[in-house]
Amino acid sequence: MATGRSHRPATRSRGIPEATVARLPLYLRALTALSERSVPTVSSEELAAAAGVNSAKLRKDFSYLGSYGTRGVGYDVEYLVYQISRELGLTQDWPVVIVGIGNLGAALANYGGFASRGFRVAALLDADASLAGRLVAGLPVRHIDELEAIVADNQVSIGVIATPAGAAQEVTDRLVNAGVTSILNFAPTVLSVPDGVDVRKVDLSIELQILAFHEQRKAGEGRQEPDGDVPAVMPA
Amino acid sequence: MATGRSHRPATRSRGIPEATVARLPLYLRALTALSERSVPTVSSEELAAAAGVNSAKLRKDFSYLGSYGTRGVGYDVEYLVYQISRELGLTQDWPVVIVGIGNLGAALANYGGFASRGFRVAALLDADASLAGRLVAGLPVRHIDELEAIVADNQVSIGVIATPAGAAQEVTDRLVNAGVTSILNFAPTVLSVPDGVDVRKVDLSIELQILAFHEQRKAGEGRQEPDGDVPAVMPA
DNA sequence: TAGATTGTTAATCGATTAACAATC
DNA sequence: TAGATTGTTAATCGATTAACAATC
Repeated sequence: MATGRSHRPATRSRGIPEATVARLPLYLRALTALSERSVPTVSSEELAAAAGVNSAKLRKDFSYLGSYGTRGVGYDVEYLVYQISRELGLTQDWPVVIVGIGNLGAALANYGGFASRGFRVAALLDADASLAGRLVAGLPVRHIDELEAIVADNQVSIGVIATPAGAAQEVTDRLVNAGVTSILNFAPTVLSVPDGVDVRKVDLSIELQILAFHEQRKAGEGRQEPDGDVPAVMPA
Repeated sequence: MATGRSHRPATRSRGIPEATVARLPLYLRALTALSERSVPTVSSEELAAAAGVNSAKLRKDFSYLGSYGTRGVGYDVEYLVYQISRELGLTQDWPVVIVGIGNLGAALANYGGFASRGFRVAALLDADASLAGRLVAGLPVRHIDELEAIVADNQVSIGVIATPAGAAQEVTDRLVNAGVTSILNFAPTVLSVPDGVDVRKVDLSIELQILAFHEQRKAGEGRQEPDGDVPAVMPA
């Protein structure tokens, strides 16, 4: 993962496991690449390799969506692209607002994966009034005071938070009050939201720390465990 | 989590589960905040609330590290900060290189969580020669041709890839050849790496797609399931 | 038909959680 | 001692995977 979430129960009504949902975008990306190369069909083995997963897992994942393959043949690429897109809700338009237009917000605004695949950046918002009007990724930055009106006018249900940590909770509260029910949080804070609001968190330093853990273990391979050490700080 | 990974077995030598490792940075962040407020001790209940997890899970997680709490009292904040930092390998210095200094690379370079917590940006690299020498976050951008020398001279073991998708695999190969054994990948591609190299992936559009899935389910709550529909595209 | 590949079963494994004995 | 809270057990739940019958 990337990392934190706060959801309803792990499986939903028709019962697609959360772990499967998280992999559907991977499959979709691999399928889109095949589609662009005009590959008509693909086997679970090939597609799994392209997506970087085990083929049994892929077939199990697809079995939650329905029986979209043909035994002895494989999967029709275009058909599967459509089915997965529909399952993920990407056949409809999702207006999003990005709050906090620093380097990260600008990177997100420019990110190609946003504009394609059903997501439309409805507005870029920042608390810095001197940024207002500046064009980022072809869109004018607007002042945070316009948040409520923009969310209402564009029926925005997804907000992306790229503000400093200190501003994230207040921005969240305003987004939620204005009607946003899904939040992608890049600020390094735990957000509190009411029931029914989904938060996903992307945390750069957490990913790095997880790598450091494994890196340390590699370096220590076969060496003496440094764990019996007298701690540098003792409990009170 | 963010999302993809490619690891050795889920638990390691002394057997800390991967899910626990992924939460240690969350605990560390909450503890650091308490430390800054000079809070001396904290109970599992309080700390769990601050980190956004279940307190039983937190106690179980800590039990893998050792018995660092005091029954009836709680955990000594400073002591626990030290133990978790040590477990994560943050008591040593980790030089990292960031490759691809667009908006995202610049955001990463400026990210406070990098500089603190044991990580040190050894260099910023970009393929665009016209960027060379420009200061980003106080560091000069250097040309990608210097990659091998920089990795060797600084004993860099962690690389961060913020290039376009098309460049990511080649950059990965060069990093790995130069000696890097952990990669944090922001490019939307599956990277192939030899055994012994860890890759973690952060994928903005995947996170958004997962949100869209849940958002769609919310919108459809109590409505007719649209699944029996005649598909718009039929299999070949 | 023979070969290929799906969809599903069942075993296994890892993660979560409530509950509570241990103990400060 | 009485109250509080940890550390651990055991039950449960969800995810992964190999294997193979079904079937194109």
